Amino acid sequence: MGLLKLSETYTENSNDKVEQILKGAMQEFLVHGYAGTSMDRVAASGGVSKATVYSHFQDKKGLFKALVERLAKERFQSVFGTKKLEGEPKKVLQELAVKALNEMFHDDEYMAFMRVLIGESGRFPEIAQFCVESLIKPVIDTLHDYFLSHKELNISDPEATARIFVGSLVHFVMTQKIMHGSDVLPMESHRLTDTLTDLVISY
Amino acid sequence: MGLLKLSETYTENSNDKVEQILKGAMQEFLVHGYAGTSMDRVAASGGVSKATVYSHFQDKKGLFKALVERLAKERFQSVFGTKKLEGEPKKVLQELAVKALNEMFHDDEYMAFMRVLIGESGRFPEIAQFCVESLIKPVIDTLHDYFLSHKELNISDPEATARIFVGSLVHFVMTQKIMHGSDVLPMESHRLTDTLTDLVISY
DNA sequence: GTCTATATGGCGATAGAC
DNA sequence: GTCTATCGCCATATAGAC
Repeated sequence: MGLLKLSETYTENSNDKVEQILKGAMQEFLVHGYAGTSMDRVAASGGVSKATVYSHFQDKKGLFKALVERLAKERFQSVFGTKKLEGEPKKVLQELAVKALNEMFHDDEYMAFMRVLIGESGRFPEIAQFCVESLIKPVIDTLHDYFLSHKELNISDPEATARIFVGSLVHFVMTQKIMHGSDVLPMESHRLTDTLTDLVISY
Repeated sequence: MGLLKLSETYTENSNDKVEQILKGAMQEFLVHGYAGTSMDRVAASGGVSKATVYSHFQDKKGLFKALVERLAKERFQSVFGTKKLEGEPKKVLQELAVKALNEMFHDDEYMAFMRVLIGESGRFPEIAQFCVESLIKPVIDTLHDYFLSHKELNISDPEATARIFVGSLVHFVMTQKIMHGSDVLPMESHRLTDTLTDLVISY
């Protein structure tokens, strides 16, 4: 137990530095993108030296991959919510859509994350694929399951319908906020969520 | 007329260089992104010297903006098609969806363009907004008009429905190809286009 | 483990010949 | 108008002291 505690203290200190580095890396990579970020600024932003960064991560690519995987697993898992859906369809779908839009709209880091992820998806295909699997797939699956358990909705292709639901919401955030289109292509969120819900439940 | 022709020949040669530069810039920027692209490689890829690039464009930002605006106006205008829609709804919507998906799926440059555009949308907000206006808005408007002229579809909010239609298609390309999700989240295109069409015309 | 200092190369942008 | 050559700076990554 004493030995274990010693070992814990050991890795705790080391993990503190790792946390600082990842925190600094997040600030820099999310704002400036992969190529636009320098390891000098990552180190400075994390309050450590550059050599310390390289002692914990193999190189710039390794740090970037570690950061994105961590963000996908821990930080942005909850944007849509992934718990099993239950209740009356109109209410459930409406609330899901409204909540998802609100979460995305008010989370600047989430939008910055999407920008970087998509922007780098050509050079880091494995990371992009991992994020589809860990961020988008669970949401599609959750909605798919819900549609399957509500046959009264008369949905011919529950999985495709789930994609339409999620895709419409994500693309709305894309045009309005990420691409700064709210002035040039304005629309109130409730019109999208209302129409989307009506489309799906109009049996 | 002789003078005019002389002047034309003059600007023709100059425009040839500009075309070469823009062609090189497209290859580099679309593959490596803004920060990942060097002016040396742009010049080399265009077959001109770096000084020639700077004689025609103010700086790297200016070249990038000019390139993206040009691509938005001339190269990627036609992906969805923007001519007035006419005909029986089921057929029109089905064909529109299938054609749009095919165009996007088979145009690697279009996908690279989307990656760069979204990736740089935080640092070049005006460019992103311009592309929403010149690329997405016309498609939404065209579909909006079509829904307005087909009251028998009983669409409560034609504009929101147009967004759902377009957003679902774009997001599908996003997950399947841009984010390399086709292996981890597979789905045949016709399931999306069929379901999307059915959702909209199920009056 | 963490630091300072540095090696090495590529970057954006320009000067000056032609 | 276009080129070659170059300036000054900042990038990634590492060596060596503590």
